[in-house]
Amino acid sequence: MQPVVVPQPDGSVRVEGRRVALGELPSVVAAAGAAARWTWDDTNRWYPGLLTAGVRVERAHDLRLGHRILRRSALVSWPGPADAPPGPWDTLAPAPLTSSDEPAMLFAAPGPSGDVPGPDPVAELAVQDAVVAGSAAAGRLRLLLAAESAGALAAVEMYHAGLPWLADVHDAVLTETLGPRPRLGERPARLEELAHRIRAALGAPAGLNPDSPRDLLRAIERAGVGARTLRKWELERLDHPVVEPLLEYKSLYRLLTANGWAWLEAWVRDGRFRSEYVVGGVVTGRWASSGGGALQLPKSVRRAVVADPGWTFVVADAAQLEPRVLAAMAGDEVMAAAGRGPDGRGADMYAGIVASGAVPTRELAKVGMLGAMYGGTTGSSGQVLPRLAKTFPRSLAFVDDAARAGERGEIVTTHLGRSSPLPGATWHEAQSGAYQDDAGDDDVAKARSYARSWGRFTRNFVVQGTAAEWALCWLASIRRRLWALGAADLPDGLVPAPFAGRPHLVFFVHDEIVVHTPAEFADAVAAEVQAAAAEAGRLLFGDFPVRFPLSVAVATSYADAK
DNA sequence: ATTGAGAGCGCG
DNA sequence: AAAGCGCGCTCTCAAT
Repeated sequence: MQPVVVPQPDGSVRVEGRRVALGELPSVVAAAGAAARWTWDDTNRWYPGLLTAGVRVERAHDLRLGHRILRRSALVSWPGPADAPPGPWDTLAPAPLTSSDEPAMLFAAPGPSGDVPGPDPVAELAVQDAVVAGSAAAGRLRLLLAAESAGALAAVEMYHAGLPWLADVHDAVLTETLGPRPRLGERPARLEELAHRIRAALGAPAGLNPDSPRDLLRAIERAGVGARTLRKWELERLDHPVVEPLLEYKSLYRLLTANGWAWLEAWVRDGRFRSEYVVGGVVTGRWASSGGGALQLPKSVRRAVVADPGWTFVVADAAQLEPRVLAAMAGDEVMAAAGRGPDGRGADMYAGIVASGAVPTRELAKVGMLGAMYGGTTGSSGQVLPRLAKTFPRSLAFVDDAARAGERGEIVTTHLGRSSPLPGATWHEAQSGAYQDDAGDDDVAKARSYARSWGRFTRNFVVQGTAAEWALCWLASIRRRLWALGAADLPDGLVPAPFAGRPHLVFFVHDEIVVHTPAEFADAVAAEVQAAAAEAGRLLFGDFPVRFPLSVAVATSYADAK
């Protein structure tokens, strides 16, 4: 059963030929049961209201997300002229998630206004189904679209539940590191102290403001420190008394400005941090986030992420996800074997690479593989690449092929069918510039530099994008398995329906998840998260013998989970 | 006053 | 040990 939600001009919706008032939608959805695949223009538009009404959706087809994937995928042919102007499904922006308990606001996302008809979801679904069915890779694309839509459900659910956050613990972290909260416009004590030490070390006047990059750099030049920029890694290499207080100043200043008291007030309410996940917001298919910098939560403030009383966290991350994904998509049995390790469990792939004899140390295995996937050429990374290429020729050839395609300005595609964009006008101008009659050495060098840069992008795209697909399948499997575990009998708490008493996802960062769970379910949750990782591997790569081991921890604070 | 570019740093 | 991929955010500083 695949009901489609069709918005009507009067603000109601039409579902399977029946007019449904918005207020009735939750009960209609609930009555349809878990077998229904709810199809709509935008999960962000419909799902928050359903969750607020306590209704969970098991499966969905998000037409906006599906369209974005299919329109660009090299594995399909979209009907109509290739240069057709962008239609409504190409320009649809995700509806913003706004938390509101007002029933009138349940489905407040902006629909088509007045008598302007919105894009027709029924027709769009038919086009997407036909396009997928006509592809030689229909199975992979179906999996990708299902996973993307399941991700959209999970993203809204995580926003709905929120990440448990104790403001007083966060405040304690800030006070310990920065000093007590200062009055508006003043520097915290610890920063003020460091500012003094910086000025003293530079012989600079009391007026020198370390927050002004221009003034600071000028003072550093005058004092003969030897730094040409203020970057951390450049300063680290220098031997000068200003380095230590300056690096500490920068680190504390960063904490203050990015995750200080102002952040706490802006983003944490009623014991929860809510950030909007932007599904497919990164060109590779990774998620982005909007508001509060959820995907950049510094380790130092994770102490404030504390489970509710009677609850705990299960924190899991996939170990060396990207190199394992590369081995699988390249069909590299040798690297897959290194990933299984000598003991067959292979919790540390880099140790397995060392054991394979390719490189002498774990550190070299790591920087070497990162270099292979990012396109690094210099330093120790560049030095070990030939040895890795000798031991794992298939994997290295796979990323090299992707890089060369990018250098030629071609599209590359992930394992499930998400394709890269084409380079833009500037890129093409640079390339043609190298072929002009009057092209100079610098024109040629510029074209080459642009080409290489795009090659590094496409090289990484296939790996990062396929890793994101694995993570989506993992996430989809986890949310389904968690729901099946049922509910604990707990007193009413902060966890809202439909997740009251139930384990649920609260955080996701690329290859890591956090589940908030009644403490008694922790072991069961850990087992399901493991099973989900194995399932994701099978979904993407079938019987290919690649393992995706996790590190899993149970802890009441996120900071204790490492 | 507002906007945009660039620098820098947090995360994966 | 070093600067190769992808982001969001906040700051300064100059232009509008």
